[in-house]
Amino acid sequence: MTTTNSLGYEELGSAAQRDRRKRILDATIALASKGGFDAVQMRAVAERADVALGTLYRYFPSKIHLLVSGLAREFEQANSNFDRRPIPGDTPHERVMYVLGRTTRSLQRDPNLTEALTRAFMFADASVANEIHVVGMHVTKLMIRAMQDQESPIEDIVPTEDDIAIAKVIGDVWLSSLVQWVTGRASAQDVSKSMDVAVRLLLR
Amino acid sequence: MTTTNSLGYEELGSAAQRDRRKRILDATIALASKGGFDAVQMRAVAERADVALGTLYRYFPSKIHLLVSGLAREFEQANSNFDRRPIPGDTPHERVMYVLGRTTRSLQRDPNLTEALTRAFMFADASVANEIHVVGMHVTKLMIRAMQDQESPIEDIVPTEDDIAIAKVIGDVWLSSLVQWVTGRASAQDVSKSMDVAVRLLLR
DNA sequence: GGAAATTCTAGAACGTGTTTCTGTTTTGGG
DNA sequence: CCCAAAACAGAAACACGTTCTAGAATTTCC
Repeated sequence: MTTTNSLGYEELGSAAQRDRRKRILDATIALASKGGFDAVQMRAVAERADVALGTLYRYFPSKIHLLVSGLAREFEQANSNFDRRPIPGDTPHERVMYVLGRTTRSLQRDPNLTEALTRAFMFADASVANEIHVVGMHVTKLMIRAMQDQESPIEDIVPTEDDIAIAKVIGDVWLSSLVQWVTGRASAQDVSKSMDVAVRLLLR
Repeated sequence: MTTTNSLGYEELGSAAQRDRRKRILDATIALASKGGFDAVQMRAVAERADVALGTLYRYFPSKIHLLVSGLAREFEQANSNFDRRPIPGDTPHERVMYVLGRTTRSLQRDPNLTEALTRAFMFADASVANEIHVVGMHVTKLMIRAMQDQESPIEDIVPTEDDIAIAKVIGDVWLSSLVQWVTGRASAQDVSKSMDVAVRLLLR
């Protein structure tokens, strides 16, 4: 395995280390939210998190690892809501659009942060595979959950091959649209419309 | 308009300038093909193209502009074939898969080059809008062409709203898949499978 | 053909991601 | 408690994208 991992929350021994990790990610998110990808400068993150530059690199082997790890944490927090309540809507189409709409709006509320995280995600190479995989799983799971009947408990869900395939395609389109939005090549409306079209075509 | 354009082939006055531009793009493609995104270093491109660094930046205002312009040229060359012969296949599905299969295989034959061009494309921001648009048009047009009846001449084709939407969705999925492939997160087979699923779902 | 404007060259210089080095602090096992 | 190992701080140094400057070469225009 040639992947160079970020230090995960669980494999950090002491409380001081978990705290450092948290401070680093907090600083990352704060800087990203203020000025986007370019504002997340490693020296600035280190200073703000009150750690040395070398320490920052011990925890996250590159700026991309750092940002993608930040994305994973944000995504987890933001979507924990969907795990509790059933997703409103009578059809898979409606429910998927509901989830996409909510999440997209939430992302668009903090454009700088979204820009930073999305670009890091798209720029990540194989060495970031683990961190990327975490995020990808979140997305796919969320889509599949929205497609299922909301009455049955989560554990009982056995998605078909097609369900998974559809969920992945929707995820791909979503990501492409977001990239176009954060890079200023598409408007927020364009994103909604793209997603609507894709979901309409896929879930029928 | 805040976009900083690359100097296009047509708006270059003298033959010497067109030749410089060509040398620069040739050097870019050669370096990319040899070592991928990281190997396309501006100093190396300038040296290989036998121009000064400042001149390189006069022709292409950033590394991303340079690579996306290279992508546009490559795409144009590689796909001029499809404009001449009719695309084989009895159904839109078959024809689109034929085009995607051929193009994807051709990209996978030169992984370093594909990696360099794809990552540049994904990282491009609004200032590269013009160059990006050229590439996007190529893709969409190619998809639409594959979806149409191959008997009728190209000029007569009037794609429906839905055709365009579908073409764009396929383009998005294709791009996402390629990104996953160049970043080592998906195999060549995964790309084929993704595309097959997406096309099957969309063209039915 | 000559002057002015533009383009090009060569190279220094700057900013930020990344690496490396040295010395100090913290940690964990005996 | 002590010591070796690991982790950390602080700072210098390096790499590459990008910018800037001064002068040489080329083009444009009268």
